[in-house]
Amino acid sequence: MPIRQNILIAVDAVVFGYMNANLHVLLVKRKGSTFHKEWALVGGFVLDDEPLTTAVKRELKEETGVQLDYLEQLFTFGDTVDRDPRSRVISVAYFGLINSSKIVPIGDTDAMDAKWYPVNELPDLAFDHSEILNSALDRLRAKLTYQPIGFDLLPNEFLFSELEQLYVTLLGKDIDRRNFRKKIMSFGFLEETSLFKQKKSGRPAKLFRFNDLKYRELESKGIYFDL
Amino acid sequence: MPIRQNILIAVDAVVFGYMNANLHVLLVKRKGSTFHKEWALVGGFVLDDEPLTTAVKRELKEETGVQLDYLEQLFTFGDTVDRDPRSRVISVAYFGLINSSKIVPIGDTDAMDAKWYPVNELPDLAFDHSEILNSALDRLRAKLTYQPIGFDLLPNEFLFSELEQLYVTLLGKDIDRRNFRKKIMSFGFLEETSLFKQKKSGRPAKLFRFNDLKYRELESKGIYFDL
DNA sequence: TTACTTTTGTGTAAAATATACACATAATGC
DNA sequence: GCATTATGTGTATATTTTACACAAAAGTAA
Repeated sequence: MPIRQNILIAVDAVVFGYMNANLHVLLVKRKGSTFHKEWALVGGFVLDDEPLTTAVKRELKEETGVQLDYLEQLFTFGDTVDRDPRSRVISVAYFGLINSSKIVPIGDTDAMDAKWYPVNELPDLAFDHSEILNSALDRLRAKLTYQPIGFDLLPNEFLFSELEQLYVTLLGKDIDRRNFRKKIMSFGFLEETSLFKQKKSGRPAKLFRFNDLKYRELESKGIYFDL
Repeated sequence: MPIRQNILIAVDAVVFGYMNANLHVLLVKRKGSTFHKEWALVGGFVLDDEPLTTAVKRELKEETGVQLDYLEQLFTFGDTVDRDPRSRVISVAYFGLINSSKIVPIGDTDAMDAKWYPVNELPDLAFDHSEILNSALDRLRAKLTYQPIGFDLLPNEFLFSELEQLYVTLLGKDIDRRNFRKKIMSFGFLEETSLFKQKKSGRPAKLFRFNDLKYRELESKGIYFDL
């Protein structure tokens, strides 16, 4: 029984970056005929012989040149039969993070129609991309409390105050500096470097590093991150 | 730019039922040419104009007659380009639960090639269905502790000892009866009925009911289930 | 060089939550 | 009525979470 289907399969990525103490999303300006010149998530159609994650990375490279530090599958959108006006498209959405020190700010120029948008100043998006983006935001916020995923948004070495600020910004609730530090340090996957960093004024602060190996070791022992 | 793709899209469902104090999965014996007569998850190809969840429910009805009490999207499998020997197939996997009182035990007969298998006595499965099943098991176990999903596996009215047994079986760790009861009751979504149920011997026990409305009310107030 | 501002770094007491634990009650079967 | 089986319940202890304030190290401006 040979099957004929008239459904296309695409991938879309919600890529988050953290800069200027604010969460940003990577968007591209569409060039195709549908939703021409509207902002959209990075994505495109999957090639016949291409694994899904490869497709995501390829589109990301082609459209923006960005390389991810974290990537996970989010959800497959396709219940709304006409999300794409051309024909039925099912989109496997991914959710990615990029290390703050790797972010090269890109703007909306003729050459490169890609831009980092602060999540609180988003433009209207093509297709059902707003819905996808919101799912990704929910997922990010939820994961922050039970997976040490926030470190993928920071540079390799960071201040405790930066980590704290990130949590405050993304979760929108206050943090007690002493309790937060105690809690985070108690897990044992943060290591103190011998480096210091100074702001314009104030006491210089130690830089810390997230030790991924150590984290996985703890995880395998059944010790789980939980804020 | 018209796109040509040679990828098929299917849905597969891992359906769990709880009977004889054991977790079971619904499997069907394949009739098609590939993996003929092997056991597989319920599933099939998505119709062009059909939402994904509709496809799952349709296949489930067609192949087994079973109706679900809980359904959620699990994961989309498609990175392994040749999971299906015929052509590339991307499968959106779902994870479903069925209320214990609705389970009609079905066996492997000529008429109905479907069967409830205890999860600890599973046969080899077609395609990559073992992998899918394991993901679903992981998800079920994880969710049990932060969503009151276990109630969807029990009959509408159940004994506390049955709920306790379910958690013991699925999570594989001991429970202190007194503390467990205190904890569960403290959430306030379980209601005591005036009904009793007796086993062969021993003191008769009260039947309880899960109040879904109450649960959602609590959830909306920011009170979350957590064991 | 002094005093003012900014940011980091740290401990302890009180409150809330989780854990450990044992015996009386209500039924059945012999 | 006695043995067996399963339900139902409270309290004390340990652990975890929360609340909270002041000294240290730098820069800046008078």
